[in-house]
This record gives sequence, structure tokens and C-alpha cells, in this order.
Amino acid sequence: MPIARPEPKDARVIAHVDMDCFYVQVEQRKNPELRGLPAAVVQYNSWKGGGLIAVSYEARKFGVKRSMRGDEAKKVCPNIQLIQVPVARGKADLNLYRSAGSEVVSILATKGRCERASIDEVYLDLTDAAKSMLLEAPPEVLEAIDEEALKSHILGVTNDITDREGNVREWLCRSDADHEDKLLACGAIIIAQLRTKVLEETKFTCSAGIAHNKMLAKQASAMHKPAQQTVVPSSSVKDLLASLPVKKMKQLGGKLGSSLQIDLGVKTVGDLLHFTEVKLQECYGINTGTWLWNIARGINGEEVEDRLLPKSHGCGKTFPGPQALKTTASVENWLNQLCEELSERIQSDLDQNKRLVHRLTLHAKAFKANDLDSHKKFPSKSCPLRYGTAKLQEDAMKLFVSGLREFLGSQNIGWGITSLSVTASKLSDIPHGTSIVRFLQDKNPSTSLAGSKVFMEEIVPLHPADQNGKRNEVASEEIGVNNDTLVQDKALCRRRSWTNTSKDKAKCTILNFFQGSNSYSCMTKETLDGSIQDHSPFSSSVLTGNQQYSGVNKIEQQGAPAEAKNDTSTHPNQTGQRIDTWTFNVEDIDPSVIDELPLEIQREVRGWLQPPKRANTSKRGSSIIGSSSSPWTTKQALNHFFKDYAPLSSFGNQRYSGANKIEQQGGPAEANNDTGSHPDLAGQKFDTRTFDIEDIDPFIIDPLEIQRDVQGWVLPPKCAASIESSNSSSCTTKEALNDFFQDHAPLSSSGSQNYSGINKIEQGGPAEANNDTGTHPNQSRQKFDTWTFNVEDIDPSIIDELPLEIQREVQGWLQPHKRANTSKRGSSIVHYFSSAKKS
DNA sequence: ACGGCTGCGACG
DNA sequence: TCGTCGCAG
Repeated sequence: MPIARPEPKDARVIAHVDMDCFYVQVEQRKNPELRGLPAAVVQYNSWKGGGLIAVSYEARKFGVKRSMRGDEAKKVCPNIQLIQVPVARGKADLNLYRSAGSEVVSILATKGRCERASIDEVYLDLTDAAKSMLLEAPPEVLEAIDEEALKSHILGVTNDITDREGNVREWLCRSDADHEDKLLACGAIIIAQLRTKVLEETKFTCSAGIAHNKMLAKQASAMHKPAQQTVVPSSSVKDLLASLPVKKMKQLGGKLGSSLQIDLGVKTVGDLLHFTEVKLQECYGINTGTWLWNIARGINGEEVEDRLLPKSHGCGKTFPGPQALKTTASVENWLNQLCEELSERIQSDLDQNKRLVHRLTLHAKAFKANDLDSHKKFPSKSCPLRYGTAKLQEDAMKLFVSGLREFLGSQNIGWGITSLSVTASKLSDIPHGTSIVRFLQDKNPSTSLAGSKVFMEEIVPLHPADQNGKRNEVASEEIGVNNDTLVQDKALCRRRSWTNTSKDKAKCTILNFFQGSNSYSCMTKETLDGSIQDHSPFSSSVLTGNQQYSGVNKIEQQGAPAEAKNDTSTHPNQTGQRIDTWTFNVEDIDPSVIDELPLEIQREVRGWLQPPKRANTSKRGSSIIGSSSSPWTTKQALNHFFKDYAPLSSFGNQRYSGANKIEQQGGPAEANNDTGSHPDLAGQKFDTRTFDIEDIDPFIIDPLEIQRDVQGWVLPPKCAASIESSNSSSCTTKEALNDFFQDHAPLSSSGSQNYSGINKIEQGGPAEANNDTGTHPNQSRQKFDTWTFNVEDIDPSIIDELPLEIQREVQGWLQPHKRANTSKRGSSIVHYFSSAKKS
């Protein structure tokens, strides 16, 4: 439920714009012969003609509805044109529609604050534009009113059939109207013009609602479709809500709406007027109660957010019924497909919108073979997102394995996965106007000039096969080498002129050792595969090259050798700990890997496994570290910097997750990093507990351009200038730098090209246009060319580094955000909460 | 065993 | 915070 807010004192003008059967329109624009015909967009044609996801208005006249199957639609409308949704990598590909939606947004965003509510819906706050119009050119003095505006529907205005437009004109131009109605009239005219412009420039029609708040605008936009607009004067609100069935109200289409009907006997939104706010709060909690009380009166203070771009990117697929995935190999195959798409989308977002994504989450739905009514759900898992297709795939698989183990617990039974999805979230803008951004842009292959290429290849030389434009996947799988990691580490060695101390040699040995093994070889011991035959459409032998997956099926019992080893080598203190931001389970650590290491290395690794010191007795070397609440400390940034060069964590192996955890306790992170870095960086320099700012080896700061920024925050006195120069950032320079090096983000577009060939399935046709993450160049303009500053986006850790007077000012901006009270929830309504209680 | 694929927001 | 759930289209 949205947070209940009162309406602001001054009336607003809010519009909701909704594209008409959008996917169909997109397809009709692509193929104009389809215009005017009954048509629908379907996905997955094979089963009962596919599922309809959009239906043209011509087809709706025949009774065709969304959620019909293609076959049903044919029955009621034999002439219907069924258009298949584009498919890529074995799943629906919505990029075509995303980019079409962005075209529309870029037009609609020109007249006021704009919130992209979905792929085909937008909210606009036209208050300022309407006020301006009222001052400068009010409708009453206009000699001609926009044609489209005259076609508006004005709720509550009796529509004389003989002269409908005359009535509308009269309402729009009334000089004796309320100020609020005049504002709405201006809003209607603005929207009419915008809709006309959208049609001219995109060939798409849309419908719109104009009202004083989002809720009413949303209701109105659906009242007259397609290609029409509806105005909701305040005087019409009561009647509108009195006849509006509760379930038709946004947010009330689900369980809450049902509870209102069943438990309170409410049929229409207006019926809610009979309940006191306290009563509604008793039933549904403070916030929801107030929200309900408000909407019964047409009150809805929700703001139109200033957001043109999505807040997350997700890719998913369902595997219903017999299609359920039953082997880790098939899961891996599909995760690879999904991650490929995700990688493209986040790379596009970076290229086009200068946004970085910070978190990767895996969701799945699963069942157990012989445990049908166990309601246990497959847990979602997340981790820091590393750019690059191969890394996404690796991490997604790690997350899956972790989730699967938790899902299965100790049960030794078959399982099936009925849906999989990977989501990239926690987006941040890259600060612009700094050397960082220039650096990113310069190094970005899609925008760079030839001159920057040298440096790029220094860091990530292309795989030999990639340089020929193609990659021999079988060969690379046969040797079982993670090329991605290998080349990067070698490159790092070269770039850093790294000297081979004996310690380094040891790490190199580890590196070589692991690089010679298969990614999931640990599962030879403990296969997670279920016992049911899987029907993956892919050839697992080619795609995974991992024989461990193809055959065996049963998970081993608890107490199997792996677990026993686990007991001996896992330190008790690790139990139950959550380390880093990986949401692995402790059980996922498999220290048995140590036994497989050369003895020399074993000794070293066991050294890392020493019990962590409880107390944090380390001295703190700088104000940066002193700001303990900071999401990013310098040492974290530096650790992050090196994260990818850590050979252990670079492998998808579940057993290496143990190393990940240990890292955080002061162990292998440094040691691993040491592999590819200056020897001075080994040891406690980057220990998560002991770290002195002075101990940063300037040697690591590289290249020169970036040095200035880094030194800006490494050395407090110099930082202010750097920070100030990124005044419109919602991501600090530090974070951007950090993220960049976390995965050579800008380079990864070349990286993803290089590796996108892996496991790629031939689709039998040219790849669909998928170059768009839902953005349009125009959308960036507002975001990056104007001076916007979100207070809440300031990284608190930078404050300590600023001059005192600036510190004070910034602290002032950072007052805690006010938030409507949502304190306590309680309920006496059994129906509404019963399902929640069960789960 | 079927509506698939997204995306947002609140809650604990 | 992360993970879960609800809701929407």
C-alpha cells in the first residue's frame, strides 16, 4: 500500500497517460498492414496458440481478452492477427517495447515532472505548466482551442449530444470557473497537445486522465479509450467514487479489495465513506486505514516522482509443469541465457544513461518431488553485482546453488524449478563533469575514439578467439579454464609490473590450480541434481562442458564426507555469520577444498582460517574510516577495487564461497589480491579491521586521470574540490570509481561482446533489436545536463572529508527524511490477513 | 500444471 | 538491510 499522504494545500494538476494496447501498436507501426485489424500480441505460440499480452481494440469488440490463449481468441475472432512477441535466448524479449515506451516518455517529459509508471504508462505533474498557461494565455482569451482538447470528456458535464464540443469548449473557457477547474482546463489543453505530439512523432495513440491527484487521473485515463482524454473536476469526484466498484480502484484489485467486499460489505469506493478512519485503521492498520479513508474522499497526496528510467532490470522465465528444470546443468544453461540478456541491458543502461547497477538478485520457484505440500519457498539470494556476462552467470549460479541448498535442507529428494529470474537493482548515477565520467566515456568502446583503445586492452586483452570475432566455446570448455579471470589477472600482473616474491608465486600457484579445474567440480562430491529427467532444450554437454551435471541426481545425505570435513575446518565463529553482502549460508562453505590443494598452499589457507578477533582494536587512520556509518569506506573501496582479481572468488565454485567469507575476516582478500598487486598490499593493508589511510600504496592508484580523484579522497584536504565538482551526483566519485574497477565496467561492453558467444543458442534468425534498455537520448538530457541534486543521495562518508563549513551545510541537508507514520499494523479481519499468517 | 514477464513498493 | 509479499498491466 502506498503511504497515505494528505493532499498538498495548493491544488495540483496531475495527468496519467496510458498507451492504447501498446504492444499491438508497436507491432502495427513495424508492420503497417496490421493497422485497423483485430490483432493481438502473443508469446509462446506452441501451447494453445500462446498467451495474449496485448489486444487491439478491434479485437476487443469480438470479446477477445488478455489472458486468453491464442486458440480461444481465434474462436471468438477468426480473423484476428496473432503477432508473436520477439524471442531471444529462448525467452520473450521486450526490448522493442521498452524502447518504444522510451520514445513516448521523452516527449511526455517535456512539460513537467514525469514519472514512468510502467513500460506504457506515465504520470505527469503539470501544475506549473498549467499555472503558467493560466497567467499567460488562459483558455478564456484563446481565439482557438486545441482540437484534441475539445474532444475531452469532462466528468459531470452533461454531454449534450447535439453539441458536445460546444459544451467542452464552454467548460474549458469558463471565465467564472473555480481556479482549480481552470487549472484542470489548462492541463487538458497541455495534455491534448502532448498526445498530438506523441502521435505525430511516434505514431502511437494514447489515452489520458487529468485530475488533481494520481489516483483520480489514473481512473480517468481508463474511462475513455482508446485515444481520448478525460478530465475529473473536483465537483465530479463524489459521484465518480460512489459508483466505482472497489475492485476497480488501483491497489484494491487484490486481497485488500476482496476483504473490503467480504468483511466490510463494501461494494463501491464511495461505500467506504460509512467507516471512520479509526475503524478502517483497526481493520487494516494505521497507514492502510488512513489511505482507504482518504481515497473514499478522493484524497491522494502521492507525489509524481521525477523518474524517467526504471529502477531495476529483471530477466526471468517460467518453466511450467513438465518443463520444470531438474538438473543444475539445465538451471545453469537458463541462468546463462538470462544473465546474457541482463548483461546487455545493464551495459546499455551504463552506456546510455550513465547508471551503474549494484546488486544482483536471483529468484526462483521450486517444488520438491515427494514433498508436494511443503510450502517452503525457494529463497531469494543476492550479492554485489559485478559487470560482465561471465561474472553475472557465475554469481547467479552461486546464488542459485546457495538457495537450492537452503531450500532442500537436509532432504535427499528430487526437485524442480518452475521459474527463474535474475534482477539487477540499486542503480546509481555516475557523477558527471568529473574525470571519472570522461574516463568511463573515453574507455567505453561504443563511444570512444581509437586513441583510448590501448589502455583498454592493457587491462583486458581480448581472448585470442574473440579477436577473430568468434569464440570456440568447445575448446575453452575442454580445457576448463575461466578465460575471463585468467586474462584479467595476467593483464593485471603486467600492468602493475608485479614482482614475483615467493608469496606471489604461491598465489600464482593457487591461481593456476583453480584455473585448471572446472567451475563446479565441487559438485562431484555433492551433486544437487534431482532424480527426475530434465527436458532442457539445450545440449548440456556443449553448454556446460561439465560432466558432473549430466548424470547423477541425488543429493547426498547430511553427514557425508564433505560435511564432515566442513566440521573440522569451519571455525565455529563463522557459523550463522553473514559476510560481505553475499547472502550465502554458512553450510555453503566447503573447506574440503583445502585438502585438495598442494600442501604448501594448504598451510597458507589454514592460516586464513584462524578465528577472527572479536574486538575491533584497530586504530583508525582517517576520517573516512572514522565515519563508521558510511556505506563506502576507503578501504572498502580498495577492497572492492581488487575484488575481481581475487582468483578464489572469481570462480563460480560453491566451495569458494568459503573463501569469500573468510576474506571478510581478514584473510584471503588480501592474499588473493596480492596475486595481482604490489607485494606491499599483502597482509593487513586491506584487512577489514586494520587499515591506515597512510598505508595505501599510491602505486595502486592508476591510471593518472583517476589518480586525481582518488587522491582527492585519500587525502582529505584535497577532496573538497573533487567532491564539489561532482555536485549533481547521486553517486559519489568514490563509488563510481569503485564500481568501475570492480569490474572494468566500461570495458565490459567489449567484454560482453567477447563472451556473449558462450552458450549462445542459435535462434535461426537475426537478433532482434535489443540495443535499448528503455531509454532515449532525450531522457538523459534532463538528468545529466541540468543541475539536479538529491540530498538523500549524498554519501555520508564524504562529509567528513569536506571543509568544516561545507560539512555543516551538507549535514543540514541530510536531516532524516520525514515519513508518514506506518507504525503499527493490526487487524481483526481474518480474511485479509489469514494468508499472511499462514505463511 | 499454465498467464509470462516485468516492475514497484511496503513490511518485518 | 535483505527477503517476502502484494499489486499491477
